[in-house]
Amino acid sequence: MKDVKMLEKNYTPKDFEEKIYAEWENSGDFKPDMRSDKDAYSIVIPPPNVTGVLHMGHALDNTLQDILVRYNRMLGKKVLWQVGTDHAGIATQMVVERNLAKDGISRHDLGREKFIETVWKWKEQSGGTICKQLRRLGASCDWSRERFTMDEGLSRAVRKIFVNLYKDGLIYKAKKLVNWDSKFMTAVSDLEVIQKETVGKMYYYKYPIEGVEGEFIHIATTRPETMFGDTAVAVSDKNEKLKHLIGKNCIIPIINRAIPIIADDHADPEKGTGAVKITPAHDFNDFEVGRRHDLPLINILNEDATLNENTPFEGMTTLEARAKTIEKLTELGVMEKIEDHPMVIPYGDRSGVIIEPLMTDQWFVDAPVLAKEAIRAVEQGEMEFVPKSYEKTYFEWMRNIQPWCISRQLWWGHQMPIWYGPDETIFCEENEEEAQAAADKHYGQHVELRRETDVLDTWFSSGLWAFSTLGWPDKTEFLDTFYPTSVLVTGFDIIFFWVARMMMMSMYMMKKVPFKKCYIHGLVRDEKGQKMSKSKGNTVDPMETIEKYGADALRFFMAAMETQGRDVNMSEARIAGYRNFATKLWNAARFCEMNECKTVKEFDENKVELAINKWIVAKAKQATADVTQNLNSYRFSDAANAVYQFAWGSFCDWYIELSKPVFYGDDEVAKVETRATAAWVLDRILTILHPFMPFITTELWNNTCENRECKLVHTAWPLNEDIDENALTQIDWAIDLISSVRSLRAEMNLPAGAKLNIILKDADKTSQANIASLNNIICSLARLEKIECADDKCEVTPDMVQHVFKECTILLPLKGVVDFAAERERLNKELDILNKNIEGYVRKLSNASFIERAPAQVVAEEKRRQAEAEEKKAKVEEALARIANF
RNA sequence: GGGUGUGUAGCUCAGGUGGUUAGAGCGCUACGUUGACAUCGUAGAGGUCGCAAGUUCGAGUCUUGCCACUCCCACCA
Repeated sequence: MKDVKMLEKNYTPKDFEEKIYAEWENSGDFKPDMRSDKDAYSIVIPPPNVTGVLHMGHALDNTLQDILVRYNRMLGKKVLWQVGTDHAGIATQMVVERNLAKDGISRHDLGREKFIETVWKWKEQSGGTICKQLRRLGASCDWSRERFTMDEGLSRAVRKIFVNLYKDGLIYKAKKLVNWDSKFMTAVSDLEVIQKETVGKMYYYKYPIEGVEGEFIHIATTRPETMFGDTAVAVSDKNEKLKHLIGKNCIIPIINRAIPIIADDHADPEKGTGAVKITPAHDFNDFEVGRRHDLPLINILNEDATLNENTPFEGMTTLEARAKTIEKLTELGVMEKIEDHPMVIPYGDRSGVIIEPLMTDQWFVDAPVLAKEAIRAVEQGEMEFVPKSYEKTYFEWMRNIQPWCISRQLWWGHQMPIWYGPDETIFCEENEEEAQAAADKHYGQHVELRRETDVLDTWFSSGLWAFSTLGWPDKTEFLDTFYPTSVLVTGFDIIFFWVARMMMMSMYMMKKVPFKKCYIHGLVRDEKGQKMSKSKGNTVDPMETIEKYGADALRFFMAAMETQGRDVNMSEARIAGYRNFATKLWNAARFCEMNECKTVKEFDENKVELAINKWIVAKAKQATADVTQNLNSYRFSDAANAVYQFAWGSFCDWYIELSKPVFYGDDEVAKVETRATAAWVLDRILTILHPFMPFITTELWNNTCENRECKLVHTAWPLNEDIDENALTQIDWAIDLISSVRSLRAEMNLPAGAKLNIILKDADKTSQANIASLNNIICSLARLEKIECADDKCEVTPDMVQHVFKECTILLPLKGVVDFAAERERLNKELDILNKNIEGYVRKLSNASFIERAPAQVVAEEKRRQAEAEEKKAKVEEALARIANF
């Protein structure tokens, strides 16, 4: 341990936070002690995007994890916080492509191999940012075990589980309608599509009926340009007006192709015109209709969402083609009307472009099958959500889950372990050698294989995170010790993306839940409760907040605001408030330092004699038990508030004040005990506050005692202490009495320096004893000259103010305290001024033109002032009456 | 359309199983520089707990209905 230095006058977190973190990391304080036989506790971090920067959501998420991790470490458990980053397929590829675009290079110019090299280079360069920022926040992860979803071990896990799933028939290839992102030219999963409300247009036009001159079927659509892909028009057979057309053909204008009019209930007679054009290759509903009626599929789009050779408008974008189509329809005289139409349009969550349903070959995970075990595990309590209500969301989604499209036509990601033979036979093996061997065996001769170029959805590898980071598929000590992990802490927006997938993957591969609990927190919003977004410009950078207020203040804010799953609204004032709390603690430590309160090793807090010391010890134990209980039940705000209340309310506001008469008195024995107690309490505060504010607590821990036996990070968390309830009552009573006297003084408007003599009437034996033993303290804190007890025979003279206090009465003689003549004069003067003011208000408010012309606010303000003045006047008159006779 | 939350002080929010006087932070008012701290201290003002009915000895808390808002999922030719 290093030398103790005098504490600086001012609390400046910047000066020590980074230095302290470096010390922790360098001395391996965050590594689990694998030789220990204690319980294991583990958390895997939700891996941030490798190219990302820390935002407030991360700050919240990681603060909560760090609190749990530090708390459990202090409980003596063998603790692992597994850290790492995600390769974030689309997001990362996008960033790198954007960078290349600055130099006018596209990824196609480079080619796949070169491009991936560039991404790796970019990762080396910028990948460390978010990890540095996590350190700055104080996250006590084991950095020596940092992983990346694309590193060799994790890639091996991906290949292994893929092959298993494939061979179990749970991964399959299919030609299906999928969400197509035309910017990245890849399929995306349902979850990556966001529906946005927009005002679009509804186009009404008509298709001529084949062979019947002058008869038409009327169509309504929001996407006229898809008509070139129509292969039918559907009408409900319950539609009396239109059902006579069923079985006939109609002609698609412009291209003059005949298509059948079919009967299908998908066409709701109440909606639109009652007739629906069916475009099976470009609409999910139409696809189903097409399947029911065995309709042909006509694809009209290229991969970049321009129209293809199956249309007259090849090469145009959908919007261009739409305009052109309408123009032609109008020329042909079949266009009827165009109306505004509110509708929802699907956009890619990353690309921001409109998502087109497109027929393509893709790979799917049979999620409905995998979901079964994942649902069962939660139903049977093997994994529990906190708060519990989130399991409803989970069940709802899992029970309606669709096959998960896992193939992406990107370059950055895990390339699928799939090889094709010359006749397109699929070989799925963990590596090329095995695939080759399998193929050679299959064909009976050596053949050339072609590898699938698609990569996997990023969430596929994230889904393995809980066990792949611990060494799976190898059998490792860490896997044995730390799997299943203790708790997963994440936001509700990630339940589907990640929590659900982890559950499915773990139940399938490990036959165990990936985590025993899942703590779900809300979103961090701005001061007004609005979602933070770069486009709105209302984001707050946690690094700037840390720079300004310190990481401890930000962390404490996050903990104090975290109430079981509700959103957190940013509040700079509140963060400042918690910085002030840190300052307060700093100054309390300085007070201890000045009064030579040093940690005494052989000190036994259960053997203190002084009432105030017994009291604060009991309070400290109570606060500790409170924090413990709340942390055990993930009630972060309650836990944070319990430390806050104790440190500020009990220790700073009362105990330090109560100790002053001792320190400034001359009872040396009392001084010795109080010094040791104060030091013990300060240590206790540092201990229970450490998970929340690790930096200031460590700095104080290191500088308030020479030769600490243990680092604060590993100091034992006190459990199951006996609380001396009796020790609480006496001082609590004195505190109430002191507060009462202070209120009385303020109410009576007595001079600040006035020394009072107080009589306590009808005091019982306990109160009398309290007055006797705590006389010194009470007089000092309530600023009394003297306090004494009297029985019911005590005479109450007219100059005495009476105030009920519990079962007794406080008598406060004013004679000799207040110069009544001077006070009367002062009050009369005040009354004069108030009267004049009120007169003014009355005059103004009875002035008709003022009422009429002045803004309502001004009038209201004037009325408020009048009411205020009158209220004050009443008080002054009351005070005058009270002293009238003296 | 299906589901889920929320409505408590001027603002932002706490109030696990119904129980004295409903709390916190910030803001506000008055006073205060007293030997850790003005990034502070002391005292204070401010609430018919969304509305209505019900259960109960007792409801912010439980039940029902209504009003307002949030979020998620699906769909809208």
